[in-house]
Amino acid sequence: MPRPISNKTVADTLYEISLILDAEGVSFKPQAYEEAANTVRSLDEELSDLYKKCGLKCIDDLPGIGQSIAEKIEELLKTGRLAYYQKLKKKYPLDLLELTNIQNIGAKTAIKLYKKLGIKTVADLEKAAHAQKISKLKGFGQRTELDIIRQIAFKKLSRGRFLIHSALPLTESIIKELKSVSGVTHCEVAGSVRRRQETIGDIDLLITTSKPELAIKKFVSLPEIARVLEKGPSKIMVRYRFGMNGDLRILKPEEYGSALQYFTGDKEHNIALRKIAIKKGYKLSEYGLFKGKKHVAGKTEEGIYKTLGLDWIPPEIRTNSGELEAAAKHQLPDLIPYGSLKGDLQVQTNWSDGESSILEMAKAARAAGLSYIGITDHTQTLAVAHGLNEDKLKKQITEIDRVNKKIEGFKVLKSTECEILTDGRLDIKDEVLKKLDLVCVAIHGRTKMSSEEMTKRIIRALKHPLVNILLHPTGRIVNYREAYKMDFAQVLRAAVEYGVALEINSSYRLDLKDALIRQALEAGAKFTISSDTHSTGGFADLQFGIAQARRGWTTKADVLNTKPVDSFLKALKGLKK
DNA sequence: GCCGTTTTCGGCCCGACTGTTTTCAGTCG
Repeated sequence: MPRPISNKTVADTLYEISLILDAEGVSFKPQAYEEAANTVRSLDEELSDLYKKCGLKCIDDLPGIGQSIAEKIEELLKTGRLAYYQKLKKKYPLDLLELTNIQNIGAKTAIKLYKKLGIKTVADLEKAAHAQKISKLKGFGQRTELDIIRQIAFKKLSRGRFLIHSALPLTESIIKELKSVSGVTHCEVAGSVRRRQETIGDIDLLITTSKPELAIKKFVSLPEIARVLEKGPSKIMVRYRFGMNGDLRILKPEEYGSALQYFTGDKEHNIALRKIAIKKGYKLSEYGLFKGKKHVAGKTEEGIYKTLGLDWIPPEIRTNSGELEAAAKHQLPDLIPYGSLKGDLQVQTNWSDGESSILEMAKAARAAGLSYIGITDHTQTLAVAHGLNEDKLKKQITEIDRVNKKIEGFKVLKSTECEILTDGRLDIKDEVLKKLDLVCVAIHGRTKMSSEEMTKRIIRALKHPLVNILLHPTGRIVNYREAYKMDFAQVLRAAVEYGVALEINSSYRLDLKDALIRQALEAGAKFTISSDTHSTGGFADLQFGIAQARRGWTTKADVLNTKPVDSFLKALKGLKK
């Protein structure tokens, strides 16, 4: 017996119908469906119970629900589906409920954005807004685009946690301001920002200063701060404009290290570390490491770990999952340093859904400190992204040759984000793929297959002799979408066997996630870290991919694009043997 | 599509506001 359809499902369905009808310019029906949805939403009794009790008549008797809608509800309750609704959804396969939940986005706007830009979800919307695609549409402007970005940020706030992508730049600008205040000797962020977690709850700032009143005055007057929630002599709590909360703690210099350690966490790591301290006859707290009453360490984090017989542990891997044991044995991995990437292997241009030309992206990459990029425009199956067919890809190859002659000390590699079809074949012919410097593959469509089908699909693509990198391997999107159902261990074995590197995607996907990176590492996989940028500003995101790699215990040697272009290509091709 | 009866079809809220336009469309309340 399937679970009975909930009132919420019925109400959502009716409401979505009203949105679609409204967008289609139908008169009066939308209000009727909306009214019916509201009635259902506010019912105390479950419709399925009501229906069992007295059938269609009781539903028809509800205010705002007449014969037609009552019959639709009956169909839903009986079969779990509604043909009328599904017909509409086929025409408009976008998440209208989610999209119209954003301020100033109504059904008409949502459907217009779907028709023009293929936007189906808030994630798509955000991506398009950041890529400045919306302001280019007729009837939309820059204000609207910025407002969309702001509104989406607010939505994320309501979920409680923000992406590191927005939290870190905010944190860094505040630290910069505070460091410029007279008397400040240290200023650093602790907590999940320092550990570079995917999502951030609040921003914990620590400072030491000889003039606390000046630092406090500066802090509470920062434009980023919306409201001061609490203000004492050593701790200030605020709400930032983007909705995140944060603390500023003013510390004594001799406690700075122990406070930094304590507030950085994570909790499991701290508990385990305190147990080690107890075992060795110490007591560890945010105020220092004590032997009896004697303060033996606490000015620096290094001093605390060292006194306990441990190497200093990078914040990203403080999770109590083997790092303390490794630190005791002096066997911590030498994590890939920030800023150590020489190339970016996923870059979209205006040949598909990116916003800038190949040359503009190359110049921006060079300015960001890189010496090569791979151009990975989408391929033909991804029509919404204006994917390239064989002819266009060949033309792009010629264009890249031209760009390479124009730009010195930099290399643009010919590549592709080639779509993996449902059965695992690629949607570009081998004869064209062969002309590329490297071939990246990815999945965008038909993501909801069974685990068996998906595993088979990906492995078939990995087996293709020309394939070098699997992009965003699991399809997950932070805070938004789970990974596809698949047998990751099998995919991993195939990647290693067929010599395909796995991408660590630096965008809001952060795909692979840390645990899978570590699993892949143990299986002998190699990685590339890429930005997946669609605009010239996107190369800054690479730091988040590095953070992700670090949380997965990855070293420089594990990440192929830490190498200069020639040895990168050699190493990548070398995986095939 | 619902409602309310004037029992079988006509009425259903609409103006403020905003961003984009240059006279309007869409959202919100």
